[in-house]
Amino acid sequence: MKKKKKNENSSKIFEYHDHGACFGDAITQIEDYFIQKKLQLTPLRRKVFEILIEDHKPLGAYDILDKLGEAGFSSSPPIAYRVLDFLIEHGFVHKVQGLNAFIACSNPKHSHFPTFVICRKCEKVAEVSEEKSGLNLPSPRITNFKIEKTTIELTGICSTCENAEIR
Amino acid sequence: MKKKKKNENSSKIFEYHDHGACFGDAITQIEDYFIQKKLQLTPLRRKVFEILIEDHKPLGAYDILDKLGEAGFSSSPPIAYRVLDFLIEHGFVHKVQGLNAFIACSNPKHSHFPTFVICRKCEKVAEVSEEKSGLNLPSPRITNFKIEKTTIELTGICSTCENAEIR
DNA sequence: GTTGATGTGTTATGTTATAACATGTAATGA
DNA sequence: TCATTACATGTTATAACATAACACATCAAC
Ligand SMILES: [Zn+2]
Ligand SMILES: [Zn+2]
Ligand SMILES: [Zn+2]
Ligand SMILES: [Zn+2]
Repeated sequence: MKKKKKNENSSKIFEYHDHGACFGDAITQIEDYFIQKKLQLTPLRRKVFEILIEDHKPLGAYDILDKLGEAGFSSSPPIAYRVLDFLIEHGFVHKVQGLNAFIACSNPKHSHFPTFVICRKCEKVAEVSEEKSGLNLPSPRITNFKIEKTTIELTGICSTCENAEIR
Repeated sequence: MKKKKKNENSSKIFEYHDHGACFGDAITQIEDYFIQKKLQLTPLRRKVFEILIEDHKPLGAYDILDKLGEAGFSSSPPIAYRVLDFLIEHGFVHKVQGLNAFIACSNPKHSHFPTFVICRKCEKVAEVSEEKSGLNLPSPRITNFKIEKTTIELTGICSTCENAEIR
């Protein structure tokens, strides 16, 4: 986190971020969390998380399985699904329903109801936190219902792709 | 539905509605729309919509296929998926991503970004319109992105089920 | 009467996810 | 010490969801 400019507040949710730092932070965070919660960050679990944080984009379960195979782990479906469920449960991974894919959380520290913004053209996906999305959740008018989990996905086209679109 | 007590005024999004009327209205609406748009409301399309509006709950594509089969239509997968895509495109059906299921729209007149409220216990699903959900969408802070489609699903437990839950 | 658009049918296959059961390992604690 | 338990991983098989590709019929337009 170095450069802070004026247009920071604007909506460049797909813009460059320092993924080197992001990657390192993410690994540190998951390690700390697992220690603190007395959970086992096994080689398999670590590998799955690394695969997801590596490019930091959504991957299908079978893509992950392939990479697990390459890395010498078993690559039968339950392996991936179980670990993914576990990582989701602990907030380090989210499922992007619209893509049947899994993505490393961009900010596990937040206890969040994340919003995913998905460009249908370049297929970039951004996770936007509750506050930033301006999407004020648990509606006062749905009080008779206890929200446990949300799926909020906004699909469309990012400005870059829109500008590039043929007319 | 007999007992009406105090807690009436709260958000009874799962409450009884006059589905006889709902059903009739829905059929009329789709007929009108198809005429107006010069689309063909073929027997197959009508049947699929009727199946969905009948119980007005989410059905998987293969459930629909079974019912189509019973009604004398072909029941091979593409039949259902094609018609569902068509009905979705025209706003009469939505897909509930969290359930891999399809549900008749509760108010096709609204040009909407609907919210689905899903009880994980009784599996009831309510479609809440943009305004009612209190969920004010297209955030000013995501302006650099043109939203074309939204998936908003709130999963949790309804008050009825919560009260019935073992502790 | 050929062409193109549309709607349905069929076969086969692809993709995503889970059930059920087996094995290994480590901590617990009679 | 040796059951008991919890947990993590592995394996096989199958379930559930979805699409590709091609065939055929109808109908309106040219
Ligand atoms: Zn997140
Ligand atoms: Zn884009
Ligand atoms: Zn609707
Ligand atoms: Zn309920």
